[in-house]
Amino acid sequence: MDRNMGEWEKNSLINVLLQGRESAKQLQIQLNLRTSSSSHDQTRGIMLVQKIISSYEKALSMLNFCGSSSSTQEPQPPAGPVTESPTSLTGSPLSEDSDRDVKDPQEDVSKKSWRKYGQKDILGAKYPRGYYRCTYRNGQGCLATKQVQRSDEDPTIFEITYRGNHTCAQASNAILPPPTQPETKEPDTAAIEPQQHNYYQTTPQQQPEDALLNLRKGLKIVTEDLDVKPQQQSSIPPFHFPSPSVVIHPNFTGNFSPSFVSPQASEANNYTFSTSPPSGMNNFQGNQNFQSSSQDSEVNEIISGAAAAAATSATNPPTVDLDFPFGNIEFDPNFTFDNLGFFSSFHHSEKNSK
DNA sequence: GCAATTTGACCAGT
DNA sequence: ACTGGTCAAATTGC
Repeated sequence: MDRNMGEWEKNSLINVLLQGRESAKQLQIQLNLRTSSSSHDQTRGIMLVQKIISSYEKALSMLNFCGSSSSTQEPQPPAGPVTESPTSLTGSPLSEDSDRDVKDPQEDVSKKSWRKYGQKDILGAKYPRGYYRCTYRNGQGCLATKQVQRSDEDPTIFEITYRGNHTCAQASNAILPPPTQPETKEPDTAAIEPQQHNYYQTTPQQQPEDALLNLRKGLKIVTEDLDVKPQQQSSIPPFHFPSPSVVIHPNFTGNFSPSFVSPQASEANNYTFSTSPPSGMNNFQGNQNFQSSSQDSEVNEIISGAAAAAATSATNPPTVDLDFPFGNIEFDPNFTFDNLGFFSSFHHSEKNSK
């Protein structure tokens, strides 16, 4: 990751991780102080916090960050987008504006790339589903959309489903190669409907096993089960990066290329890794150019992720970006990275109508 | 004033 | 008829 990762991105990511780790440590201290009620739950909580801290440590080590205990270390700017929490666990305000002062212009692009256009109560779901589309849909015909659904089982988890690819110039600058569908389309429903039914499907055998193995290093198994179609299920358990993390679900059938997957598999939907400067989170273990550069409209994707966020907001999806090749996972400005529930999960499934 | 969000209505698929 | 997805007017925030 870091080999091809910009120094700025790396620092940003490290800062984010440091903040998370620091907050986890503070929570650990809080839990330890409550010795009067050493209940089972508390003990379990301490263990979980320890695991979370361990995950941060692993993530930092993966970034070759060998800094000593950060208990006294203040995160250094530039801060990444996920540090835009208004307050930290300690209550110290983290100025959103101050962070933005040092942000790369492309970050602004990514942060503004999603516009909410609807919200719907979903049958059987406790929380409404939010519908977002690319801000540049009208002007540039970018058909990328995403849905954000809060998990019933774990309200701290948001399932994010991405549909379509960013074809806008902004996304191209930050994420994608030159758009393949530069023509401007009317912002009508028909323009986007076909994508919703032209999924590309890969078999579990086509999954980037090597990538999974690599990613599993230092990863935690999560058990949340996303809403996936039966044929997309696989026996591979989901897992995610050390928090803050990305969870790859077993039905992640996207192709990581070039380093994550075999050339044969990568041909399927022509994914490459790339980075978006502000986040760096899409640089899965140093892989770059993770881009969804579908050359034809028949190749589409559904990428859903569950991004854990603070349990404060009941229905609002997160809005702080974690750029992914196919879109952004965003976290609410109210979300504090200090919340230990920060685990993002990531699910990618594709179908092909052909 | 402009852009983003909210929210009820509308539409298509089942 | 029901549901999910989208539209678009109204509202909100900067």
